[in-house]
Amino acid sequence: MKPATSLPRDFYSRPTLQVAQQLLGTRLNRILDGVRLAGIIIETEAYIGEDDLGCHAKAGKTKRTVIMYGPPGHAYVYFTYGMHWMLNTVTEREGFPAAVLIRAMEPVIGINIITARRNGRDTAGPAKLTNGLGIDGCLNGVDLCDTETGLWIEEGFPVSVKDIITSPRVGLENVPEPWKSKPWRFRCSPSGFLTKEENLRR
DNA sequence: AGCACGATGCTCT
DNA sequence: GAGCATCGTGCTT
Repeated sequence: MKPATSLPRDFYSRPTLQVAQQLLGTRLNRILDGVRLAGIIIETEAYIGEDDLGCHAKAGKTKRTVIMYGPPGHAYVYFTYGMHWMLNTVTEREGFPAAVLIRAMEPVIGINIITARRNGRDTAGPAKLTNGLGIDGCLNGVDLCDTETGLWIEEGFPVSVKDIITSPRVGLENVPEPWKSKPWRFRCSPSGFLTKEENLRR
């Protein structure tokens, strides 16, 4: 097996909307109990700066948001609804709080383990994905550019711009306009990455 | 197939 | 004390 190569920090130190779209088709990797699990990222959302009232950073630098103010390429993992963990990648320059929420993936390595962790259910959903890969607060702040952390992202399948579906972010019911309707959610077809054979098998 | 609701605890006001 | 970048269940159509 060829050595794991994580996406470089330069990948993340760009405008968040660009990073959010380019993360589609990449492979999210996780070493859990010594076993490698991975999935292709198929949905993301951008959260950009203190002015974005849908972004946690609207409250400024707090204990929770401090990671978003740090260098790009790190994981911002937070807890919500009393039971769910969310995985984000920090973007842009250090000092500017922004991140991309990873919202859905298609399992490709360790599928049986991931599926078992999900009790047979899917991994299309931000909390479903972290549950399937065993991602929690212990990983908040880890460097995604370092494969030694057991959590990293590498190149996957190319996704052309025309295959990206753009829509408003979800779950922001009480966020004021224009932020509530910003088209900062990006999706691509889950089956587009798989071979014909793999598609037939499902 | 779609919608309403309860779970459950941390973060910020 | 209110609200939350959600999920699974159970009930209705």
